[in-house]
Amino acid sequence: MTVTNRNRIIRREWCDRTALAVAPDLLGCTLVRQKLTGETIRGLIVETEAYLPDDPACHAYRGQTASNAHMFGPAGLSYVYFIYGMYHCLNVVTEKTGIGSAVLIRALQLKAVPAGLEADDLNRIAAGPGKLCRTLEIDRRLSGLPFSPQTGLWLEHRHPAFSKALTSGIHKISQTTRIGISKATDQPWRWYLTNNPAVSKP
DNA sequence: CTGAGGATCCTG
DNA sequence: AGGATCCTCAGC
Repeated sequence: MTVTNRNRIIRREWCDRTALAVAPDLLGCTLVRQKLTGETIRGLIVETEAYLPDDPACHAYRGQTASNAHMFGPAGLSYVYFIYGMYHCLNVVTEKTGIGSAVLIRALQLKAVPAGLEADDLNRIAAGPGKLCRTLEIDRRLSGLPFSPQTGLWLEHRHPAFSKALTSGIHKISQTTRIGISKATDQPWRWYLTNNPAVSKP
């Protein structure tokens, strides 16, 4: 790995903030998955949602259990859960140990189709939290681990060119209510890159 | 012990 | 609008 890449890696302290701040800040950052084969898949984060401690839609809302325990871990851990008997979803744990909050990564934009996969539309193979975990081979074995090259799953900061495009208005961020929940449906805690074709739903 | 519900996705 | 598919937890 090059020096420039090492310096891009997001550290645990960066995640030690409210999920309401981390979620929009993760847009334009890169999620990287390195499999045991050495194959590396990188995806631009284009859609996120925040889940807070006092939030009825948050898995941590009713307190800590065996299945949601990783959400109460320190900032910068992964929290992966299994849903609808079929899909996994990936979160970035935020805030200090004991506080159950996280950011759900909802969609990635890939630059290439990973080896062994087929895709009619590159922009749709990671357009949704379940799809991105399937594409990157993320399951519960990766839950509770720090985002780090050592675990084969890490985050990298925005490239300067992306940040510049945001400040100059070439890229924009949209904010809406969250998807797929039945409680706290009026909270506008979903963010995505406006007009990005890899977002799960406009 | 039971069953409803779930931070999804695909098909019709 | 409905089904796949299964884990978790609240309620009895």
